[in-house]
Amino acid sequence: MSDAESLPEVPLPELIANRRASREKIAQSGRAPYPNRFPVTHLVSDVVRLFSQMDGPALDAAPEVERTIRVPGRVLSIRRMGKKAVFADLSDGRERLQVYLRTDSVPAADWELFERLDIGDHIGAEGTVFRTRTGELSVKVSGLTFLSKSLRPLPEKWHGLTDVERKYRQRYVDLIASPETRRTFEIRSRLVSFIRRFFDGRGFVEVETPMMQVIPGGAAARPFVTHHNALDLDLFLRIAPELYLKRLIVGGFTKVYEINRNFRNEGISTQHNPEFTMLEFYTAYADARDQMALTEELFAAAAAEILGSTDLRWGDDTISLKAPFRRITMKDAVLEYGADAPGGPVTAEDLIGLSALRRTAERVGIEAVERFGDVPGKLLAELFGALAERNLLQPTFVVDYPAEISPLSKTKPGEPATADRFELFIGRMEVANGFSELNDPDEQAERFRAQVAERAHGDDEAMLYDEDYVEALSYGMPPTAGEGIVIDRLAMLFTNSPSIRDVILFPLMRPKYRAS
RNA sequence: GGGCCGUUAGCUCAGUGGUAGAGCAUCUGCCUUUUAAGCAGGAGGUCGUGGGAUCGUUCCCCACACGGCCCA
Repeated sequence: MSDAESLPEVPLPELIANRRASREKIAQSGRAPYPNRFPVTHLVSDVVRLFSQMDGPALDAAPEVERTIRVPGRVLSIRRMGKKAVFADLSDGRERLQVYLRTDSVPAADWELFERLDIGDHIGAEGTVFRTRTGELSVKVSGLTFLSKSLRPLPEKWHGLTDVERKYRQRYVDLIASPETRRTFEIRSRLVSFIRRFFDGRGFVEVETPMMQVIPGGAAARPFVTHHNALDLDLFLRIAPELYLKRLIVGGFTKVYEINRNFRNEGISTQHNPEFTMLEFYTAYADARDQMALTEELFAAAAAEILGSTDLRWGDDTISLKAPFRRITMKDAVLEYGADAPGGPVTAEDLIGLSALRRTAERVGIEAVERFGDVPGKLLAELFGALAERNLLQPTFVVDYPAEISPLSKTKPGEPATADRFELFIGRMEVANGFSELNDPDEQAERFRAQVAERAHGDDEAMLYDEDYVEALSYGMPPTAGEGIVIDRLAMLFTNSPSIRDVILFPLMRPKYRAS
């Protein structure tokens, strides 16, 4: 927004002018309006935690030194009781703490300062912890330090910020006004931190692989393009780290994981943000079943530690993360949930062969069936998406994916059409995808060639041939299983958030005013 | 990309084809343990933007912008 004409008029001039005037008066009184330092003994949450169990008499009886504190915070409300006493609520974003000033308990200069405070200002209070006659934990202030001015008014105290667009665009305002938002992101943070501890404790090594790739691989998705000037080289933001992580298995690591951003140039929805956070982990000498077991263990342990229960509230439903999770083949899922499909139940015969699959897809209402070409596996997966996916509320491993749509997965022994692959669905969302990794370089080359052919037939999500990856495999990769888990969707489940944007601090939005 | 819905005071929201409303915030008074503090008074609006129809539009019609939900 470099062009002033593209900027909106500065709004709310009067409210801002009042606050600028207040800041001016504070400065004139000899205080720094933006001081450098306020030695802190407790944050608001610390005070609440330390003293919540003590009633008024217990507090009064406690040694003065133990209940004398210096606590900073943002002023969220002010209640003036005449000219001689005032209450205010301080916030640290998580908790609130009431402070109480009397004209005879603070120096005159501090009293004058308090008279000029606006809601949203930061202050530091020194005083003693006590309880009011209504029992509210409070600080009787003996000294006051001004810490920073809020020149703009905060959202209304009771309803907070409800404008969804503004919550996303100005997350800082949302966080000031909504402790629930703060809690959501603290849970997300604890989840990521738990995952790291979980894998670290099991001998996994956390690694970082390229975010900018010459050949975007590891998933079926359209990439973002960027350009390296010095090399005059187009690069792609990664759609997955998969092929690099497996190169590390070739290189001798036996357990690796990476938690980082993927970028997919696709639409935006309640389940999709163009950049999202993926956990991928690879275990040598393991297969898909081992990864499923590890996933069950991870999810149940994370929920137990972070939420105190393996039961999650999910809208009007409850999801149980207690192991074992249900397992069902993709075909059986289509049959089970296609029982009341339009035009009658889907039968096993309806899923055998290209023409039967096409007829079935058409009759259940899938449009433009020809876009799946002559690939039966794509049709089966589409039927699964149309009929089954929305029903998978409780954790369910869907297994036996078509090999045709799993070009990086090993097939099951004796079943060349079936990948030894699973996806995990929870809350009607795809949360994880894993498989026994294809480690035969010749077969991988063959699969890549099939992908390239599909791309030539118009599938712009088909994978590209990655020569170096095939060469890596040709050095010999041990039997390995890998899996990706979408951290954002897991965070949605853990925080009962209906939209992925509720668990991404700054989700992508169309700019309101474009730079010109 | 399609369908439906939304955009009114700083915030949360009502509302009407005939000069725009509330609560909170703000401003001025009163009040020394209140807590969605209370009481009294005041100020604050390009009703998203641009066209059109109308004697007249915030309201009806069209387009656009941004957002939400659903579908693709």
